[in-house]
Amino acid sequence: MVPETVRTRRSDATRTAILRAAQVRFAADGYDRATIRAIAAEARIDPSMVMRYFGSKAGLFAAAVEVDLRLPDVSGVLRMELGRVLVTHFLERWEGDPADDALLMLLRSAATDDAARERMQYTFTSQLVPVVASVVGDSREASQRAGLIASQLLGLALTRHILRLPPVVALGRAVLVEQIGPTIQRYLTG
Amino acid sequence: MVPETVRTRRSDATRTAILRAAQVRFAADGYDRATIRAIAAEARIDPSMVMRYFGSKAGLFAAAVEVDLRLPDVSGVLRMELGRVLVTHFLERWEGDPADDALLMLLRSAATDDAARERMQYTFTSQLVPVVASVVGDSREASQRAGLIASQLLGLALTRHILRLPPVVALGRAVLVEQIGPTIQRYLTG
DNA sequence: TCGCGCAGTCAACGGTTGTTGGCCTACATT
DNA sequence: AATGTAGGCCAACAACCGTTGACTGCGCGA
Repeated sequence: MVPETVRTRRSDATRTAILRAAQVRFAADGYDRATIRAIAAEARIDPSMVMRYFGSKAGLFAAAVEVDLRLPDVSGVLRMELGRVLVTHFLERWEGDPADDALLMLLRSAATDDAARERMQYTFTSQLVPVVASVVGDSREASQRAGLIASQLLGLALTRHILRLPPVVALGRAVLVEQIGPTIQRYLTG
Repeated sequence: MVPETVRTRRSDATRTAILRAAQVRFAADGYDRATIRAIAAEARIDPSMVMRYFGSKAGLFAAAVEVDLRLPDVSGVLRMELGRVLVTHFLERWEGDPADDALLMLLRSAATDDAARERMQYTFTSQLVPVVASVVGDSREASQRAGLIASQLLGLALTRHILRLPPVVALGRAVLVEQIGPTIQRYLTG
């Protein structure tokens, strides 16, 4: 018989079902309020299955969080367009498939959970900083600029999708790109 | 005898002790993880006293959250200095007495708790929007500009004090004022 | 001096959580 | 057909949560 590593094991379906359910619940409720029972119910399996596959709630969270910002390749982008491109990119990410935006799930959880907070730091360092570094030369300067950029972009995610401040929610994407784009641009090349 | 409303009742000391302890625990742990038992322990009283004085955990939270941004009177401030003044003000608030920064306590809780989120909306509408409105004329425009300002200022609080992204933490106050001040300035008068 | 009310203590309740182990079923191999 | 094993379910555990109510002691007014 074909080795197991190649065959699609019967349990793989359940595994991905749990993972998908976990992403949905963690994103909607944050780490604390998303219970294993609720995740299992959403995946239509028994709570004990979660433990069998992922060991613990923390293990499940670690497996479910796979934040890939999918930052675009900026090498071909006009230097003066970078700010707008970045803002547009994040707005599209956040307003796409709700089960997809792992960043919001991480953000909600990181407010209280320490493991999520460290994961957030790692995502920032390993994904956003390099992109900024590819634009500015100096590495130390790049992380500083990336920090400022994160403060504005995460602040936008916070006020628009988590706190849902009415005026921020009401603003159209085009307006946001027009207003916040220049801010990012200045933090990047200023 | 002097009426009760004037006399300092013996229970007032306990009441304020609970309130202070609640602010500390809620700020450090957020609504969910801050347990009544932990708050009572910090105030060195029995958990049931919390219920006696504030009815429920939600009641305690509502009483403990008294967010006064203490926004400065901007009528005498030079128009072109407004951005820097606001950033300076918030940085000083957040880095003062840890038991004092109710905004961070609210921010941590609002990520998951719905009552805290609505309180955050109210704070924004009743305190930040009027200040912005006193600078720009139009009311609708004021709330939009206030939304943009909140996205940057709350994003700063988030990345610096909650997520604690290393580069953002490392930046000095003067640098932050110099970099973020102009952003606020443009959102305010742009 | 005698009650009466207030501040505070103590133990317990019911509910929910993460987690565990035993049991059953269905399928693949011999 | 017999059998071993992986996948799945059920019931229960211990811990912790918010919350309740009965009890104790103390100080003030009559």
